[in-house]
Order: sequence, then structure tokens, then C-alpha cells
Amino acid sequence: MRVATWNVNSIRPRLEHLATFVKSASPDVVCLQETKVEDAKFPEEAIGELGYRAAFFGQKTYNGVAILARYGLAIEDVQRNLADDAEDAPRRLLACTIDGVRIVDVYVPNGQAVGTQPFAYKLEWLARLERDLASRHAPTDRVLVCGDFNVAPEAIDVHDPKRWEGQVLCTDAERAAVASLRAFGFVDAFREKHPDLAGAFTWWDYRMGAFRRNAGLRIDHVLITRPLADRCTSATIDRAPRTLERPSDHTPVIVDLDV
DNA sequence: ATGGTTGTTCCACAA
Repeated sequence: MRVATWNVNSIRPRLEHLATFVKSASPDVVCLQETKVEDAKFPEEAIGELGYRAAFFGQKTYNGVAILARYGLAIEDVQRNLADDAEDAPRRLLACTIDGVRIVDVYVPNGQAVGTQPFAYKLEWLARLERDLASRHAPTDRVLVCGDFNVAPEAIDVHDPKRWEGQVLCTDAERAAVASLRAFGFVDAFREKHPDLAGAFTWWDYRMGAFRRNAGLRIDHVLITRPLADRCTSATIDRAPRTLERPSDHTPVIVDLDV
């Protein structure tokens, strides 16, 4: 099973890029973040024409997540947001079971700047995510958590670690929250396959020619439990979508699981 | 130290 994750920065202006991507990468499952569309306006038909059915959980203007599954794969046991989220909480999590694998699609709060309310919310959200996962699953289950974590786990995941030191996306507190998820029983699929690979990023700011200079960060991740890590044959970053006209500022991460 | 860009919505704000 091939699973991809991609923060599309609005799904509606990105449908053409999504079509190009799925034709090229041929994923079985695609987890999308920042769809920025309410469910009534989700482009289900366009996605159907690409050969996928979709579960989606979105809102107007901000946030929103969706999971696409190739026709023939059933989407089962859909969960929307965290168990302790209020009804009107930002829509940032969608989970389902596909082919016996629990797929959890997350759009972690950005956090804005260290010391702000949004930053505290980000840390609290990550702690609640871990509690939610731990309450539902054991590390021995087949669980995949992917999405835009808005955290660069280590210095090697940052183009200029000195400049980013202590900045949001790179603080010790954010890194500790992600490390805590790993300690529970998740493996960073990309880093496990490429332990020393530097310059492998998933997001580049739109400004200052950041992509051209490869001035990026690796903040989009696929975390998998050990039973899946033992069956993971490949984990890659596909830079092609970021090279297209009017791209998302993120590019997809792709993993292959022998399940 | 500042500014640069994009998407959505409404004339700002989040990223």
C-alpha cells in the first residue's frame, strides 16, 4: 500500500496539481491538509474522476483535512477531530481504517510565534493527540499518523539551523512533543530510511525564492508503528509538485508499506 | 532588522 501526505494549501486551486501528482505517484491513499473548504463544497466529483473516494472534514477559509482512497479500498471507522475537542474546534484531524491500517491525518496548529496563545495551543494539541492515540491504540497495532506537524524534529531537518534556533517549528518544546510520540511507539518513516540525509525538506516559504535556494524545513511527516516500519519498503519526498506553477508551499511525502 | 508571497475573505489574517 502506497500512502502519501500533502498539505495542499487549499484544495480547490490545487486540483490540477493533485491530478498530476496522483497520476505520477499512483498512491493508494492520499492524506491532505489545509483543504480550506467546507464539506458541502468539497470537490468530491473531481476527486472521483481521478479514481478516488474521499472522507473529508473541513471548514471555510482555514484548516480542513481529507483522506482519499483509491476505488476498491474501503474507508472504515471514520473519526473526526480529537475525542476531547469541542464541536466547533478547528478541523485538524481525520482518521479511518483502510486495508487493516489505521490512518490518522493531522494538521497540527502552526503556533505562530513562541510565547503566543497559538503556540501554547499547539503544544496542548500535540499532547492531546498523543493521549488520544494512546487511548485507542497499542504500539503493536498497525497505525500510521501523517500530515503537517509544523515541527522540524532535528537540526538536520532545517536548512539553516542557526537562524531557526528557538524559532517556532524548531523549539525544544515542539521537538519534545514529537519525540514523545516516537517514544510511545512511532517511527519517523522518512528519517528511518535516510538517517543522515540533509537538505530533504517538505516545505519552503513562498517568499525570498526559498524553494530555488532549497531554504526549507522538513515539517511533514509519516509516523508508523513498528509493525508497519518492519514492512516499510520506501519513504520519499516528491519535489515535483513544488516546481509547478502556483504550487502549494508544501510537497508530498510518500511511503510504501508491504501490507 | 526588515521584508518578501499566497489563499480566502472582506478590506485582514494566517501561514
